[in-house]
Amino acid sequence: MPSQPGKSVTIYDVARECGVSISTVSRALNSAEIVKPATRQKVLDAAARLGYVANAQARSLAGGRANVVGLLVPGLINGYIAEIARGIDEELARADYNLMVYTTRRHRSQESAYVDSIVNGFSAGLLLIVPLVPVQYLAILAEKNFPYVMIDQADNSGMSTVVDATNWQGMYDATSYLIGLGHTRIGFITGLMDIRSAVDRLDGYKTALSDHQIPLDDSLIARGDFWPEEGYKAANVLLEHPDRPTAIIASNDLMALSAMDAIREHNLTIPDDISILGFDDIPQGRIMFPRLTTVRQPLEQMGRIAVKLLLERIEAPDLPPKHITLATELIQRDSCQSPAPRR
Amino acid sequence: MPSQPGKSVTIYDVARECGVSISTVSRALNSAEIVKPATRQKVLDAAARLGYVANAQARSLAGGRANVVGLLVPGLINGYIAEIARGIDEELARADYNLMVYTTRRHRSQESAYVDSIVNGFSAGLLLIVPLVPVQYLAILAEKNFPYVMIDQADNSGMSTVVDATNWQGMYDATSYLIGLGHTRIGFITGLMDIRSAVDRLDGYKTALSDHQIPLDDSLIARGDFWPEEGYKAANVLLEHPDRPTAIIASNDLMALSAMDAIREHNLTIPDDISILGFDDIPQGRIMFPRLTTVRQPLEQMGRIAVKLLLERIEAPDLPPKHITLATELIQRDSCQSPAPRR
DNA sequence: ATGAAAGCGCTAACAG
DNA sequence: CTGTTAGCGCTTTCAT
Repeated sequence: MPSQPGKSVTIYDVARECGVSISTVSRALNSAEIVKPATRQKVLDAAARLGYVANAQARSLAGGRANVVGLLVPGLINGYIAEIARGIDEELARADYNLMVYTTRRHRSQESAYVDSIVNGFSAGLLLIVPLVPVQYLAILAEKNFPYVMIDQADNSGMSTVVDATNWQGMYDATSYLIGLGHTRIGFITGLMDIRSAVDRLDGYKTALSDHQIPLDDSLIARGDFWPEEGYKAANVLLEHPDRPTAIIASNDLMALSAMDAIREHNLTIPDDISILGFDDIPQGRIMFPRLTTVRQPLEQMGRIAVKLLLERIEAPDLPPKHITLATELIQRDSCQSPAPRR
Repeated sequence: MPSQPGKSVTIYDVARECGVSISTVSRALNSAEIVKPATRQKVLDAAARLGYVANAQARSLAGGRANVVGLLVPGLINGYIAEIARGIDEELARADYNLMVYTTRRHRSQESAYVDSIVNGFSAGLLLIVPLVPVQYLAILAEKNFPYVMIDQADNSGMSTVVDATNWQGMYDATSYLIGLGHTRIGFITGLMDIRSAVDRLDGYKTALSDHQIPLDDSLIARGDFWPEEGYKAANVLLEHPDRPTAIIASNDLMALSAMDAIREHNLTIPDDISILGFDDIPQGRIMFPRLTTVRQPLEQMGRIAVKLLLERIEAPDLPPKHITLATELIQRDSCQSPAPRR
């Protein structure tokens, strides 16, 4: 039996087992090179024999690597975040880090205390996929010079390291594609307009329209907030428009999916009666019927890169902020086609 | 400014600020009652003023509450787990615990070392939603008398605390429902048969058939493993059966969803040509078209209860194992109807 | 009711 | 290269 119930094996046990001091054990385990190969091997063997596993708390208390990064998200609920999280998890595994998940729904009242406790807690760094990052969050992070990376959201201050995608270009391409298909009345469901990416996407849409000499019709723009409920409502507004659009673009897949519901409830067929196009490329979009045409954000890769950047910053907290933007890609599936000839 | 960059406020600072010893601060913060109300208030005020937030590592190193529980999952990918995780998160927030997520895809080779490190790490307890829990996992957990709760999976040893749902009954009800609709040739896609719930569900199906005097046709039972790919393949086998079933039950929603794909690719319409029924009630099922009829497991509630049980066990590790089973419920939506009269 | 002091398990100077 | 000695920030006896 490697260990007794309760008590666990410490470096003291290992040290005793192979007749060296605890510092040698520590060194053999961490700063591999500084120790004589033979000694090192002896230690490693003893550790294995005893079933030693380092106590992460003690290690990080004593100033060593913390080996944990935090992930702050609004919730575990949606495919979009899960996709990013997958990339994060994989990259973290590679570096042998663990993941602490923090959700923003908690501690509504005292959010800054929450961030404070994150910073003071286990994590060596923080990844944020929070649509709306309260300024105070960033203030605390900055004040403590705590390493963090924001995913899929720009911070206007320019003080943050962020990983995002070409929101403007993606929506420009999507809109152009629909126009190429022959659509001229294209409805648009916005994201939460306090968020940079939502603004950029709307902008891409508008520019594509104007580049193709299609006059902008404000009544074709319905406000959403990236969540299904609002997407559904916005779709209804568009569908009940006296001069209904022949295509609808949603600012993300989640809203596109619920818009599809609304469309069906209006007894319209996709894509025969109306085309629908999303943004993100979450897995659900692939299993819908018809399969959703969308603008792919390389979510998993974004997660990966965010981790790399964060790890980098954990090593060197004073690195200047970086901003990495990945390319989006239009994924043509089955939810868009040329509009039916007008009656 | 509550704190300088880097350095953070400790109990020493608080102690100095209000002229008491660190032990008093510690007591005021934790074992509230043992300290004079006036002193306590003084400490609390000073702490607030300084922006003190406890260092979780130090606290748990020194023997205090760890305030973190681990969640071991195969991945963050699917709606089923996300749903459970939501309940977990909410309940954890209530108790002011944090969540460390561990994925089993990591450390394939040395899994038991992985569990070892979990046990030795930050977590005070562990929640497992792992379809297949290697025996060694449980051995390690048991050996260290480490508190854990398994969700939606029975452990045959009877030594584990588990939260699950009425798998047998749920599938019995579902099958009976389909039979009531007039189906007699009902295909069944199994889960991974090493897993107890998969066996129970198949059993429920078989019993319902026999209770209704429908002879069991083994060729109508296709093996799946709870994952979309296998579900898809299994559905294809069923669909190419010389005497095709008029309804298909999948052992979970994920497979039901991919089976729907297969059905469409065979140019069959749901539910006119064939009915399809799932198990779990994940959110995707509600946004599919047609909406998936399924057996609802109260996933979120299962997560909630698991947390309660775990917290209970963290307080009292020697509590005898409990087994809580929640009721499933048939959710009738649009993917099932009476079979078309045979040609 | 409160203070002093001893660790929790580990890392990181500092000596040798 | 390796051992000795301080702590990291906190909880907890043990005194007072």
